[in-house]
Amino acid sequence: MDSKLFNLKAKLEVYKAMTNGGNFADCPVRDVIQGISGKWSSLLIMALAERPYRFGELRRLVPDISQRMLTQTLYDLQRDGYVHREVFPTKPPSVEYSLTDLGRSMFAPLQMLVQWAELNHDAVREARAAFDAAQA
Amino acid sequence: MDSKLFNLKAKLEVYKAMTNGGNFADCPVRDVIQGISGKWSSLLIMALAERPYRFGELRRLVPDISQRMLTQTLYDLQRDGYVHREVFPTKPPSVEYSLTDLGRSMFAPLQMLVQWAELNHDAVREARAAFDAAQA
DNA sequence: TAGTGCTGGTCTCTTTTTGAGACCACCATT
DNA sequence: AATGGTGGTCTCAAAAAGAGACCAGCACTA
Repeated sequence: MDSKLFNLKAKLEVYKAMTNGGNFADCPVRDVIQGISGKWSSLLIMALAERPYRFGELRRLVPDISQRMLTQTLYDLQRDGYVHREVFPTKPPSVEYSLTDLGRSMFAPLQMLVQWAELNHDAVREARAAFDAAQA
Repeated sequence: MDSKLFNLKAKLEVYKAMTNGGNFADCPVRDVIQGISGKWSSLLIMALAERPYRFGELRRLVPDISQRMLTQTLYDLQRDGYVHREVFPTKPPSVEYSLTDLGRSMFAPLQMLVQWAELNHDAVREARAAFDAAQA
C-alpha cells in the first residue's frame, strides 16, 4: 500500500468531515472541537488523565480558575461524556471526577497537541516577540 | 497527615505530566494551547491547512463568524506565527492568509483531534442527549 | 458550647470577550 | 450615477468569565 496516497486519502476524508461538504457552519467536528476548546477544558482533561481528582483538589491544582468556572467546565465535560462525576457519602460528602473511556480515548490525540506545544513553545514565543517588535 | 505537602506533590506531578518535565512558573503548554483554543482559531487553521484563503473567502466559508472576530483571530494567529499575511497590490488590494511552516507542523497533531472528533461525534451527541434526559 | 475549618457548591455583581451591524475609501462594472 | 466587491475599523449590545459573598452539614478545638 502506498502510504503517501493513504495519507492523502485520509487527509481528504478529514477535510470532508471538517467542512461538512463545503459548509463550515453546522459541522459535527466543529461541534465536538468547540466542546473541548474552552479556556479550561483541555487543562482539566489533562489533569484528570493522570488520575481522578476531587473538586477541591482541582481547585487548588489550578489556582487561577474560579470556583464558578470549575463547576461549569466540569459540568460541560460531564455532559459531553468525557468526565464521570461520583459523589461519595462521606461526611462531608466528597465528589470525585474521573475520565470516562470516551474521555481517555479523546486524551490520546489531545496529548499529541500537548507534546507539540511543549516542543514548539519557544518558536511561538519568538514569533510573538518578533511580531510585536515589528509592530512597534 | 500533611495536606499541604500532599497537595504540592500532586501539583508537581500533574504539571510534570502536562509539561513533560517542565516546571510550573513557566508552563508553556498552557500558553500555547490557549492560543489555539479560541472559538475560531482551530477552525481557521483547518481551513488554511487546505489552501491559502483570502479574507472575503474565509468570511464566506465560515458564515457565522463576525468580520471583527475574523480580523482579530487572524491577527492573533499571525502574531503567534501560525499564519502568514500577504497583501497583493491589486486594485482593490487583496490579502491572502496562509499557514506558515510552524502552522503546518501544528496542524499535524490538531488533525489527530479532528479525526477523533469525526469518529466520535456520535458518541458525544449520545452522551449529551442521555445527560440531558437524566437531568429532566 | 461556641468558634473554626473543610466539603462542594450557588448567587450576585463587575469586567472582559464576543457578536451585530453601520461605516469607510477605493475602484470596476453597469 | 448607482451598485457591488475589496479588507477592514468603530460603536454598542449581549454573552461569557472572574471575584467574592454566602450556604448547610459535620469534625475538631478551645
